[in-house]
Amino acid sequence: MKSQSQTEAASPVTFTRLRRLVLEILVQAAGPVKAYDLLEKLRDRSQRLTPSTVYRILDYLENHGLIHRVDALNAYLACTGQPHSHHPLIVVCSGCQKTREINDQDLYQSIFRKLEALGLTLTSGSIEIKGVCDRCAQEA
Amino acid sequence: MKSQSQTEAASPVTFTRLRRLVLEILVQAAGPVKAYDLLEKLRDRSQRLTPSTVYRILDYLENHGLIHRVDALNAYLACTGQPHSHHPLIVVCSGCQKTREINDQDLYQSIFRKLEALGLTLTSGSIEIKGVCDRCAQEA
DNA sequence: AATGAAATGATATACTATTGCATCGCTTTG
DNA sequence: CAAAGCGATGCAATAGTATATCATTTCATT
Repeated sequence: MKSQSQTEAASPVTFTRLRRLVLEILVQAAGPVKAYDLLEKLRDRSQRLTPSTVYRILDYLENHGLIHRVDALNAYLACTGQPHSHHPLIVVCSGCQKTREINDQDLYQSIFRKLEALGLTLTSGSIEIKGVCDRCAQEA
Repeated sequence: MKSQSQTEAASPVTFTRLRRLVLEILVQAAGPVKAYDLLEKLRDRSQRLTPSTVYRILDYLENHGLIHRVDALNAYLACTGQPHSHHPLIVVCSGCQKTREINDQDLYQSIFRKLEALGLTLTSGSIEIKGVCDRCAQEA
């Protein structure tokens, strides 16, 4: 597996007041947060914020391996692992939308190898699993 | 955006002119198509179409296991496997956006079991893998 | 033909994200 | 210090994605 860094020579992270703030909010949320919710929260502390600023910051943090975008929810999630050192599985319940980041390199490897066997070599990236959890399945 | 559960006792598929048309377009495209692109194509043949109709049809087809939504692209993809009989892996290249549906029940099972071992039991659902393919990796 | 349910039409609106350009603030360098 | 350069942010507009609501049509069944 030739995976490791997705942004060559991982540029150093430059924090600013806003970036730090965004990351803090995401870490404290301990779950996915939507961009416009973030925007509202930020406005409590920092007026004059617009969507583009928020999205720029989210992109930056994602590119530097500090957060993930959860496509299934259009939301953003602080990483639990080390920056750039992981290939996470993000598991999302379609019912309650609870989300969990799984850092299991064995599992990642086994997926990676199977895909290689099928003629697909993915370098870097994340894996998102959408499903219905036990609890939500029972309620249905 | 609330994708429905696939747990409802698979109701029989009722085709209409439009549903058939949408499915045909997706099958012929042999790749992910965006809702509004679909809308345009449909308007060639069927005036008076609005987004809501298109989305309703897409939801219907997805709930009946005939298509998948590709979250990473906000796009829709005709299934290659049997309706409801598969748990696909959808592999998307972030570079060229080429998409491939992998139907490998062994692989699905191994992921499923690993997740169970971690205390997560997912019932139904799909798995989406985002990455960069060989070709795009080289160009970078 | 009457009826009831499902599908579609139509309009409006909500939600998500990007573009382009101006400005601010910091570092580098003359 | 001043000027230049550059990354970050402000700001306005707009693009792109999706849903809500209510009206109307379609169609199988009677």
